[in-house]
Amino acid sequence: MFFIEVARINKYGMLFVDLFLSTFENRIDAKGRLSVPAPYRAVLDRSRSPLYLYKSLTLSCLEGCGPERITQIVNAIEELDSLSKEAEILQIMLSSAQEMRLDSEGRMMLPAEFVSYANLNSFALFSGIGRSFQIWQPAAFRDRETDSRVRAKRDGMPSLRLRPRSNPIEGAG
Amino acid sequence: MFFIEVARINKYGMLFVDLFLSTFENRIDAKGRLSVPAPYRAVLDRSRSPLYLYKSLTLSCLEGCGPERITQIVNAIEELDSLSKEAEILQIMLSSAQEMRLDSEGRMMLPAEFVSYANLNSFALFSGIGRSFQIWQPAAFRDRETDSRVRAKRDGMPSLRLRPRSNPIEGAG
DNA sequence: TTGACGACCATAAAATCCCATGATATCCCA
DNA sequence: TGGGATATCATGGGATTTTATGGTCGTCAA
Repeated sequence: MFFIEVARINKYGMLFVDLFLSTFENRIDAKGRLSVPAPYRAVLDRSRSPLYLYKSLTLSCLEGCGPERITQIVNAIEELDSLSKEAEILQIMLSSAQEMRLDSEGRMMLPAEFVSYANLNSFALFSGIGRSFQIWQPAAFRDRETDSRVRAKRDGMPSLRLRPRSNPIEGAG
Repeated sequence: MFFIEVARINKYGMLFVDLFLSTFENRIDAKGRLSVPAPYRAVLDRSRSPLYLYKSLTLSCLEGCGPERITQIVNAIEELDSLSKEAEILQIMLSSAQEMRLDSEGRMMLPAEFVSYANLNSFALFSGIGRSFQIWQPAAFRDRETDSRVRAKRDGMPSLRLRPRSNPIEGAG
């Protein structure tokens, strides 16, 4: 049993949590640049981490994370049979992943491949889901949100377990 | 069990992960020259390592890596019975490996043997998979990617196991 | 002499840097 | 507590650098 640190004490002695939360909708400009929301940049800056983006394996969106998740995938591949289909899927994830370089204003260049994969046009919606975040076409995100809320009302809440069981994969689609 | 360092701190105090990621499609020119993607060159340059290419044992592609992986294979052979089938297979790998020299623009000359093995014609696709990368005929890679994504949607994600040592800051140099 | 190869030089497109601006949020002090 | 000063943020655009790619020329060997 082990834990990952997600909280720290800031200069005012206040505890804060280094997680990606909330949603932000930003414009993709004519040059293909997109501002990373300042709160997300702050999370990455505090751990002096670069930002990685990759195409979600199962959803029409992009996933953003720090280096921990990337090294986690690399390590997982090395522990698997290198010819297995599982390893192949993880390799496909890595081959879409890239370290994003931010300009001095905190913007990244979205490659055409990412734009088309997530069906982005002039706006992108950031959705924080804890240790990672997703980037959606705004309309697609809202449809999904509506759908999820309807489902929750109809079927009830999923049970929340406070400790992960054996398989702590969260949002790594 | 052993580990290879993949993270370091750059001159700006930023954590840096020296991995081959993303995909790049470059043209093979009339003289058989092929640009190695700048980010891959950067990974090799930071460790002042030459680039090695060899024919994949099981796939119709080439594999690229730095010297550590070659050394790993050599060590693995020495730990095996030198007459075993496993040792023979690894020796076959080594005998196709070759240190690539890059010109001042970062291009390498692809030997005809490599071109024909990977069915390359006028374009080559680099696919980063962490500590190494592959070079594919673009269409072959895309088929494989589509197949993997379909499989991931149908069968679900492989489970990612977290390692106690997953924080890449420790021991970074 | 021809063909392969390395060392250079040239260039267009793309990525990145740098400065500017308006809007909003935050701070600070009366 | 109100309101002006200041800082932050998302966004825009021009200038500069990097990158992939094409070509030339000379050398060496078959």
